[in-house]
Amino acid sequence: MTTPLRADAARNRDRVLATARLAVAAGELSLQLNDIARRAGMGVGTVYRHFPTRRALLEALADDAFTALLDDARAASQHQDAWTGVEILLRALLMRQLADPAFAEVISTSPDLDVSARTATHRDEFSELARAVLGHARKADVVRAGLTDDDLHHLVCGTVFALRIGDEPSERVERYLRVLLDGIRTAPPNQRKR
Amino acid sequence: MTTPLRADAARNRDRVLATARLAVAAGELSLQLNDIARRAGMGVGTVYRHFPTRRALLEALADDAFTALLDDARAASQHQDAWTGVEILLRALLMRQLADPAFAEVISTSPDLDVSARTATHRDEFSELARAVLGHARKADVVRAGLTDDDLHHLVCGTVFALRIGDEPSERVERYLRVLLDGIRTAPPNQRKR
DNA sequence: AGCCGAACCGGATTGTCAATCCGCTTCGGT
DNA sequence: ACCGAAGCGGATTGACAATCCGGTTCGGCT
Repeated sequence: MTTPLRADAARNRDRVLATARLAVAAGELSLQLNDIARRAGMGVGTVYRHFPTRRALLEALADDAFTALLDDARAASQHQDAWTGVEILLRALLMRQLADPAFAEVISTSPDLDVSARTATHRDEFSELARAVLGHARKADVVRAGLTDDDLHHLVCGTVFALRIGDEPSERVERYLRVLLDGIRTAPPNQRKR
Repeated sequence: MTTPLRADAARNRDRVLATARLAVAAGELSLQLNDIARRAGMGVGTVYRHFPTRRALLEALADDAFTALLDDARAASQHQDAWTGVEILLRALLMRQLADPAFAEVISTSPDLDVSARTATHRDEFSELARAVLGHARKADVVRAGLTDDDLHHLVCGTVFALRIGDEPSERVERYLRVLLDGIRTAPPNQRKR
């Protein structure tokens, strides 16, 4: 399906991605495509062909983080202790978003905005893994009844949002994560850790 | 300080607010001021004089909700049971945001964006009430140590965000609120309600 | 009643940015 | 070395925010 892309085209695509990554790292999540083009030293048209949309570029930027998350999720789903699995999963989902704002934007908006099939696939895969983790947790009765895998997803994204409001998430991260995890767990057996 | 505004000016200001309220109610939180002007049947200039910024208009729209929230917060701070106070406060903060998207946007962004002194004052007042509620809760040892009043604020805004992601918050509201409240509470005495 | 200046109005205009379109250039297979 | 497909670039269109200023209206005052 995907004809292998000409040499110069591939080079340009990479340049755009690199430039965009720089911009995001510098805190400019607005990602004005015209700007990116200028900084990457090429015409707007070129940028727009590779990434027809701000969203498309965002998804491309987020791809690595998404892949990494899937690894985390697989690990979580295979952990023998069900609750630990949940912890790993939610913590990973949170941390990956904090580490990569582009990824955060991609994963915390409704799926029907997806542009690339790749992102959609990733999303599905993650969903499936999350359901597995939650399944174990339910069997072990460590997660409060009535919560769906989507609920967990949403709640983590909410926590990310909460962390974004003030400044300097750093020290707040563990605190908020603890609140979320405790809130999700069923009437607990031992509730003093750290 | 505020010269009482000429009759026609007041009329126009109200027209803008009414139009904007309609727009928000119809789900257009983008609030394009040019658009509002057209729909309100006046020039853009007029709108811009009354509300120099999208943000200013938003704050004006949010004013009522904010006042109502302050009432709730006062009630919460005077409740004899400390934990109930917390519940009332957080629930109110959540519900008011769900009921009024403009208010949600105003209260869930960092204070240094405030345009009107009025909003800033409201914000301070709320902060103070929240501190009072949290103070009682701490004395009664019903809220997990290490959480500040700002933390609570952020976490509620995060929950609102979480509710916004999917569609139809309705049935999810209580579920998410429960998660938050349980997560905030100290190692609980009786944890089965509803 | 009618005057007058301050307050207010309107919309043409400027500036920013997303997104498209199409004539020209470059690539790479033959 | 040739040539058609693939890619490029930037002028252009369009949407919207925000400003500016000549004309209009208000309402206190005589």
